[in-house]
Amino acid sequence: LTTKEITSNHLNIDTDFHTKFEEFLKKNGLRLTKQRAVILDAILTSPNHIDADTVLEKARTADKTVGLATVYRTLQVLTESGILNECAFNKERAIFEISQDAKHHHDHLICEKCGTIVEFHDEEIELLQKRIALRLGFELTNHNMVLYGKCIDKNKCKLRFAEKKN
Amino acid sequence: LTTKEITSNHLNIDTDFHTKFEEFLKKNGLRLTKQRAVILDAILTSPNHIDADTVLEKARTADKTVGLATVYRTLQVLTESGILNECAFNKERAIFEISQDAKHHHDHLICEKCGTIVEFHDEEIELLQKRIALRLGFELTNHNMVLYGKCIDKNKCKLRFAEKKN
DNA sequence: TTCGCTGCAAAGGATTTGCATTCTA
DNA sequence: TAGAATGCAAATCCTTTGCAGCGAA
Repeated sequence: LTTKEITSNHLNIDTDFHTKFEEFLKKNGLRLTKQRAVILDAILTSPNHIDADTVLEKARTADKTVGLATVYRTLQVLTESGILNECAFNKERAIFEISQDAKHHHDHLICEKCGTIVEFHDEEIELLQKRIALRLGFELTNHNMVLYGKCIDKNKCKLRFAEKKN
Repeated sequence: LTTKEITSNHLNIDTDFHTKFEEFLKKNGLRLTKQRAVILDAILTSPNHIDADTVLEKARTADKTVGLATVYRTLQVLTESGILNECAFNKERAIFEISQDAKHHHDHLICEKCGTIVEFHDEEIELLQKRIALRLGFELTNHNMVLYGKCIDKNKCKLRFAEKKN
């Protein structure tokens, strides 16, 4: 068994992200503003798959004046700094997640009924992807894989669905 | 070796698609209009990964009056009929391809340098995906996988890049 | 003769941008 | 104090929709 479910647990590493962000800003001649700090906080204390509107809403609980444009601009800076990562599973709006470094790369599994997103890593499939690319004459640099399915445990699925509603 | 590169070869099966489309329309009380026929033709005689604007441009060489709204509406009907398939690798605009039936399901490999899109099918990875989902408590219904890489044969890559330009 | 379809233009929704003002360093 | 960042509103871009006229069955 090589599949490993990954659950994000940011709370104990918040400081690291703030430090990493500040270093990135300094290195690039950018400034640490109250809004940027508030937005990063909003993201770090939210579920790991989040869109601009949700970030705005949460950020505004700490600073009522934050604007949507600033959220979008900050999401961009955070992505450039390697702290965030834009997920490829929603065409309608951009979804971001805390970026794991290369060693913690993961893929996504989404339940079509309840919307639960599970992150996982599977070494066997990573190797297979590399091998397939080689066979076709390509050197693999990256990939994006999303599995869609249905929770087998119907009760758990219903519960998760109910949770989303509140 | 289970990986199989899939190259689309529509030309000899155009009639089948037209027939399939007509049957779908009839079955659903929809009408076969000149525009719908022209749009399907435009798609069948184009490279297999195409967006609405490209379809419009091509369709207009056969009928100057076709409108963009009709192209979008027809792309939707063609997708519902199972003839087209919306690809998930472009967030900016919708990309469509001729849909293979379940037996011909495939994934994509895209060269980051020249933009070449290779379609392939690999039974081993399909099985692995199913198994991973099960392990995590899900019944797999669908998936989307895109590999990104670089052509190992630099000359071929350059050539392909040049082709795109004209 | 029905309604489904069409083209056009207007509307939508997410994201970006211009600009005068504010604020970090 | 310089110039980066902000909020707001306007602008973009792709896609969808409303509507009056058109045309397939």
